Amino acid sequence: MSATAVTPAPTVGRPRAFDMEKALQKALEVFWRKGYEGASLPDLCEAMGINKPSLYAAFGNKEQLFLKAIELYENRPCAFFYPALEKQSSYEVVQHMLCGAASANADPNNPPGCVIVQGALACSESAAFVKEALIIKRRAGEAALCTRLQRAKDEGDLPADADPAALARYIGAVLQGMAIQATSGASCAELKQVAETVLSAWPGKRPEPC
Amino acid sequence: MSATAVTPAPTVGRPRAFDMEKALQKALEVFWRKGYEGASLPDLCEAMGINKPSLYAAFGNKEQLFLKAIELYENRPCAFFYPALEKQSSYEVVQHMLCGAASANADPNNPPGCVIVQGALACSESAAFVKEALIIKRRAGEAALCTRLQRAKDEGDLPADADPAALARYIGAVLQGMAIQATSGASCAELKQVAETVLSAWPGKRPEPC
DNA sequence: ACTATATTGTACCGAATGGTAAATATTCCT
DNA sequence: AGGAATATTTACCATTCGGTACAATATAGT
Repeated sequence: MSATAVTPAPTVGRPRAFDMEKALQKALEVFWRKGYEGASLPDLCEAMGINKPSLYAAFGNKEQLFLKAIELYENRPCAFFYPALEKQSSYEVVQHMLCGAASANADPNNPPGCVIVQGALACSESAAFVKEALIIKRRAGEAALCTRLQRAKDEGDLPADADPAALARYIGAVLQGMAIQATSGASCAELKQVAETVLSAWPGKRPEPC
Repeated sequence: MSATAVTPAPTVGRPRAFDMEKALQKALEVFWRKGYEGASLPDLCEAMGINKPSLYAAFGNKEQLFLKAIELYENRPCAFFYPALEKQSSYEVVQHMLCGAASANADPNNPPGCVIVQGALACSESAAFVKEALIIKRRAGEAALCTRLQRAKDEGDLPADADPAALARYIGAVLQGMAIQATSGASCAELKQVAETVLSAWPGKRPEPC
């Protein structure tokens, strides 16, 4: 479950000269900026500070390295998403997702946008598996939000005529659109304006200012 | 201005054996599906039904071919966008943009999504120029919408506290998000639900049902 | 010190990439 | 009929791609 122990650390043999987690973080940065296919092995190796054989010994191949990097992405820069589902009201759920996305997508310490959106959107056949993996991750997030909004509807937090699936798809589209906006140069403040526009029209109850 | 006469048809010499417009359309299809970098020259040549030297003689190089293909895209599959600006009310403007995008992004006769979004989102340095060109096109559309919404505000069609720039960015994000949804497999009907969700909360006046 | 095990650096592999030289073929104009 | 001009085909170019063989090196356990 933890993303740290990617390979069980061996007790014998020459010890690894680099930190796998830090190297993975550097690889994520390259994939994030250039996409799966745009990131070459020399690109990755240079950023990770290792050679190709070390990369392959530690992570398998480019595809597996990418999937590990995505796992790290979900646990770190994108860590706002799933916890947001546990907020009390649907308004707060959506608020945390949109504001979290605004911060994460336009964080100046990271590449702009979202690697799950832009990592393998349109690519050659050789990247089909990776592309599909990202589609599944996007759909999974949307499905989880849909489930949460259905609960909100059951609880009376959303109106009786609300369509949880349509709302989840709508929020998913806005989140993905914010990622595109970020790669086009939008600032965090500009993305938060988008978030605020969505929230101002949200059909769910506002949290009580106690 | 016209996208047809890409090269002035010469009066002497061996005549071209293929239809440049049709070939460009095929090239667009490949770029649309695979992105700028994911589309290889053999991919393009096979789809266009010509050889590499013919491609280079007619279109310059891969980059120029891509830019020509984008131009064709804006005049055909994406032809709904700028005309939508001329609708009478901001509501109708946005309605036509969103519904047009739903139809175009999920048209079963074309690849899913929008080539201006997914053509070169994250890529290597060698595609930096193309990536930037698409960013500029996205921004241009948003700026045009912003101008139109400012006019709507001036005309009282949008409330006095409306922020045209923020609304344009919001609609831009939704449009781009719909493109991502389409590449993830969303149907036209599903995208229209997203459009309807946006329209149901639009701050502008509804057109009068006369 | 010696062996077993694992990582490192170098140097290499075949395949695919974008792009082109040169010869051949087809047309118009005189 | 004969150039002049353009398009097509084949074959090639250097570079880069993802991936690996192999020998040298560094550790743990005995």
